[in-house]
Amino acid sequence: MKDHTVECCEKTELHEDLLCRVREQMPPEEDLLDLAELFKVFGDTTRIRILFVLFEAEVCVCDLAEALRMTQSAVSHQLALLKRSKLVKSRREGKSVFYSLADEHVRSIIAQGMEHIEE
Amino acid sequence: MKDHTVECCEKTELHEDLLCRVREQMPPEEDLLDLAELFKVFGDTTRIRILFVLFEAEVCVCDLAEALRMTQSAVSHQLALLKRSKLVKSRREGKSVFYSLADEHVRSIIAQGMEHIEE
DNA sequence: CTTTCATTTGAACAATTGTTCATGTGTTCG
DNA sequence: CGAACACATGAACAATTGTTCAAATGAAAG
Repeated sequence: MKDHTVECCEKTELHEDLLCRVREQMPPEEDLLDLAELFKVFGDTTRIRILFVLFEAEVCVCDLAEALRMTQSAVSHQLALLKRSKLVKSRREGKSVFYSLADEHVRSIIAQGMEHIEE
Repeated sequence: MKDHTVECCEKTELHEDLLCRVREQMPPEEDLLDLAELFKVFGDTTRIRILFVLFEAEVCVCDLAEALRMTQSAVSHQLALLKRSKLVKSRREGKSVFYSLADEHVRSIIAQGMEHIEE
């Protein structure tokens, strides 16, 4: 980071006002990091495809791997990530582990994204 | 990709059903890529901070750089990315270029994300 | 036209990320 | 117990990404 202290645009009064409002409204650094972290999770087609499968049903890792034609390992890694972000939850049933959506935010966030790209 | 053709879980009937529904509901590859691309844009604190400033007002690059204490170059690169994703729009006024939100999807997507992390 | 200011752009670099491969854990069944 | 199955995990690798630096536009003023 450098030269970010330049005065510019010659409107010092409006600056003060804006900078105040920004500092008030800007969430704390920790929230910004969490927020970015959350959206990063949605920023990968593999994980989005996993979520679309989970929109339909609760499924085990092995079914997910088959449905998406990927290795179980790759799917498992992504599921672990999705779980850390609390987007999915898991439940063991014998040898299998079943995954499902953790809450409805997932659906609405994806839906909003879909609306945006369909323009 | 390998060994993704394994039969598993011994419930072949449910498989058929699930696989059918998944294939029906799953958006085309191109949409999945666009969707991931969109969320990647939200997956970075710099860009989220830029958007939070734009929630407050229409601002020029130089003001953004000052508000966020970053170089104009870094901010400009990110603004270009935000513009390519149609999340912000720009308007030239003399020497300055003013940026603002392109539509209200931005606000609601960020809002949904905020709701999710505050749990 | 030249200078200056505001912004953009390209190349380069370090840092992050997704997949693969190999191995480890946990569960069931014989 | 030991074998087989479903899944998780760690290390390694290629690919992608964000910032910086340097140089290039674009617009206004002298």
